Amino acid sequence: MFIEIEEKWQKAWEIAKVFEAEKNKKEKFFITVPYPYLNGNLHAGHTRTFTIGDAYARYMRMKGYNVLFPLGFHVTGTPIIGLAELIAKKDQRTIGVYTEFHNVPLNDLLQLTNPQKIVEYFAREALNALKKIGYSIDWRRVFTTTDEAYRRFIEWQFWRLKDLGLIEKGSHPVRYCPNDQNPVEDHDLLIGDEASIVEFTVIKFKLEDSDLIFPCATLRPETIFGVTNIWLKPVRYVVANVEGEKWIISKEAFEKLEFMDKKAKFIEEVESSDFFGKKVVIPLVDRKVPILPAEFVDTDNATGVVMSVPAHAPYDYVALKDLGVDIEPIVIIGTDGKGVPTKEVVEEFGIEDQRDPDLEKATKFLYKKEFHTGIMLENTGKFAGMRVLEAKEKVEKELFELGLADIFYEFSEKPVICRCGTKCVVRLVKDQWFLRYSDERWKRKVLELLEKMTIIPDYYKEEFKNKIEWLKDKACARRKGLGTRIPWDKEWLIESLSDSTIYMCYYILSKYINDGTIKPENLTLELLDYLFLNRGNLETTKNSGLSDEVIKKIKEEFEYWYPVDLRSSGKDLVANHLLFYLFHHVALFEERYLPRAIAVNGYVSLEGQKMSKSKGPLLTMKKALETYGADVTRLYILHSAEYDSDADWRSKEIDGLVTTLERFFNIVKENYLRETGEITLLDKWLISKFNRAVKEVRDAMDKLQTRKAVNSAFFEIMDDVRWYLRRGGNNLSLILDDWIKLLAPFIPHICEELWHMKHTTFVSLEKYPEFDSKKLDLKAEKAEKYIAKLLEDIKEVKKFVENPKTVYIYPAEDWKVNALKITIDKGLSEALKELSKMGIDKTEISIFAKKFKNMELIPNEKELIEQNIEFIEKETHLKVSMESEKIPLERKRSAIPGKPAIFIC
RNA sequence: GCGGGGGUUGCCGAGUGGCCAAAGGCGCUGGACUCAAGAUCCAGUCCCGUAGGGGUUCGGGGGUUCAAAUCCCUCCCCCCGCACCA
Repeated sequence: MFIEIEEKWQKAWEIAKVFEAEKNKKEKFFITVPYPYLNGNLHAGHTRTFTIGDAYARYMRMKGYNVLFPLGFHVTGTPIIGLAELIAKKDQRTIGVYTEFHNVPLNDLLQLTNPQKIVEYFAREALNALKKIGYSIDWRRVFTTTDEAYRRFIEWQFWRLKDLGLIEKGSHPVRYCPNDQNPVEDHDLLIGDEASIVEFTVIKFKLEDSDLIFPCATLRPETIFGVTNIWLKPVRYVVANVEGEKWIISKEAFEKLEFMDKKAKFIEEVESSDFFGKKVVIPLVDRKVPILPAEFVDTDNATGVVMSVPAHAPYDYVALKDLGVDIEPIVIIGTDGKGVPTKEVVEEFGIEDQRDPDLEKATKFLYKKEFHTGIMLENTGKFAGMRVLEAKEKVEKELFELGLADIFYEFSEKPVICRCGTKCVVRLVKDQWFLRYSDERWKRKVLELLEKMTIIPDYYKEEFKNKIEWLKDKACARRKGLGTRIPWDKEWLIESLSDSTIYMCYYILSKYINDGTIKPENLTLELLDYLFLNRGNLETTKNSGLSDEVIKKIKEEFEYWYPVDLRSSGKDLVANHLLFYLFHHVALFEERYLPRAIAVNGYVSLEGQKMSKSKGPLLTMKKALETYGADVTRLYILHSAEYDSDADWRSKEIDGLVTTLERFFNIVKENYLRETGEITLLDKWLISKFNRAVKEVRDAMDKLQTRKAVNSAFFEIMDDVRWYLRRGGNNLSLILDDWIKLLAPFIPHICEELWHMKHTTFVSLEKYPEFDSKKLDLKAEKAEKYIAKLLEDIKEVKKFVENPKTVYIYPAEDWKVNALKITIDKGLSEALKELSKMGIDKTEISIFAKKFKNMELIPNEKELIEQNIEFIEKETHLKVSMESEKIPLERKRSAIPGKPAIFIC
């Protein structure tokens, strides 16, 4: 394998500082990939995104650009803290996953009991892996998001966003564990990670002649017009003072209210049966309806008080039937059906009673149908004629305005159980800081930017557009985790997706921070304003304590490198990070600093299985490198799938690549230093084909299609080379300089090694091969194609001959060739006329007329065959003869230009 | 449900009106080489065929066209996102 070669060149690159990018006269290209989050080792997913980025960086460098390709590490947020806790607790599952899949030795792992150690460990591991795979990263700029200087940078950013009015306070619901006193994420859950938070509308029904309120929870407020009664479960309920109102709710609901930012005071417990038969008033409608008992009511769902709409809610319809009460359903929504919708549905689903599990299905079915196609009927007052999906919102809005409604959050699925075993609740987090992504002006600016940007693949532009429009305000503050505190409200930490939006400009600073030129305290708001926003001047930045020269230099470098020319990322970041990246840039920077292009690549699965950091399976970059080495891994991941589709890592396939690469290595090594002799037609063919490949590779790489690029640059040229050698080609080295260069972005170490057999420069800094149409040689290509086809035909015919010895080859007679020329110049009829004038046999003329479309002019066909007799004999194990006497007439007749007659006996 | 993507020969996948039974990779079969294995090289890998040929294919159905994997209509199926999680 190539491990030694790889280490050798990595060292050489480092010593020669070939990837340390500095401002110069050349045109710049700034490419970034998202910095990895270090709650584990880098894996095949990172390998893919980063390798694509690196191949492109190397490609652009060889195309003559001054390329900056930096990387840092992301560690802010909660997962690292969570991980530290789990390791400290010696959580078996975690230990299993990290030793088995992240390849962390058990002894090392058990040391990682606090976030700091985790960050240090995985940063070291990541750096190792990233260097071993040979990325052309400028490592002088590396940083970690908990660095003091980075925090300064983030604080500055948040101040400026706040100045712009883009950060404000609000509240929002989260899944919450009352025991841990913390919001819970998917992986914190034992059961229920599918559950989402649903917003119930609570409609306040007043008890007749009383101030007692029955808060009915519903997802269909528009059906209020069809209410015939309300339901309580025949159990004990709670009467509570809820913000000045007297509510009757289930016990469970009462407990939940506390988390929903409602001041609820317990008054007493009551039997719901005390109210059965009494009447409540439907708000807005002002109709009186009875309170009735129902077993199907789930007291653990929302308020535990339910309004009954028997015409549109199958549960209600069935419950009324079960109860035997004589209440007529009130139909208020019209669809294509005629009668009472619930009646039809219940019959269709064959539902017996309210315990029938199919009731749920029937409910969903009807809900969907009515929501999407339903129209409000005349008995719904001013909402009559409206579509249901519109009426729903309007009714809700009106109820709220009149103070007749409230909101109750509930899980869509239950139960939701935390890993600690506690049942989770929905909690409304108050006074949370939000980024106002819903701001219309902000969105419009982002959309304008998007229009101007290049998005690869292009259909993602549409996807981005939709996501931008759909984006809502985002809570950007957390109680727990690593990160930077909100500078004006130190209780809160800045959420980790919000602190990684414009850090690409920080790479300009980090070089100076790492070499000690800048200390964290130098990064004053005024300095950053000046550097990045063109606000102020050298005078206003005096408080940084930096010299004018340093500031000028940094400023110049920012002006040079920004904006980011390409951000290449996995598709998992489309709906979050990449959006925020655009939003924050647009909000803060002047137009000329805005991102130019985004590329999105697909996932990587392992042997058909989804990878998972927290559960496995997982293939770490380190493991891949140990097993296959850098170049094999790189070539494999670049070739395994085209950028936008998902890749599946299969060890069987990559195993085969090792030998293919060795073959390449050996072929080049054996031929590279050989003197070239006289140029033959075959050599011209090779050069011509190679040139076509160059064009294909460049075209593909310009669109970041690495699979296509590798296919052309490696596999297809390899096939041509094999044919060339098989044909006795002797001047392979004619293309080897260029072939090595062509492959350098993909397999840089091997290419560097081979290159140095002949040169002393770095191939990584050489000029990428150019397509040269003058090197195309159609004549040579035609000739090779002709020979290949002839060989194929002979082999085909040979199959049908018993004990074959000799192949007679008979190229088309001159008259056919001439006739074809005339046909091409003057048309068929002219040619046929000529032929009869010449006295050619009528049968022959008619054969010609039928077949001329399949004919092709090959210069000197006969000569070409004669030159290749030896080759054909070797390949077919037949004697080749050009004598025509032995060939039967009907065989001879089949000879056409470009396809000689063959006779084997 | 909404939005985005997709269904091609054993598998992964290229292919967007004729040059397509359809690139490339992988797998499998046979042969050459070898003491042998591996590697390498060659051939085959939808069906039929004692002459380089013919037939049937590109999720299902229908249509446009001299001509469709490729265009139109319709149906079926699969994947991803829908958030506060990096």
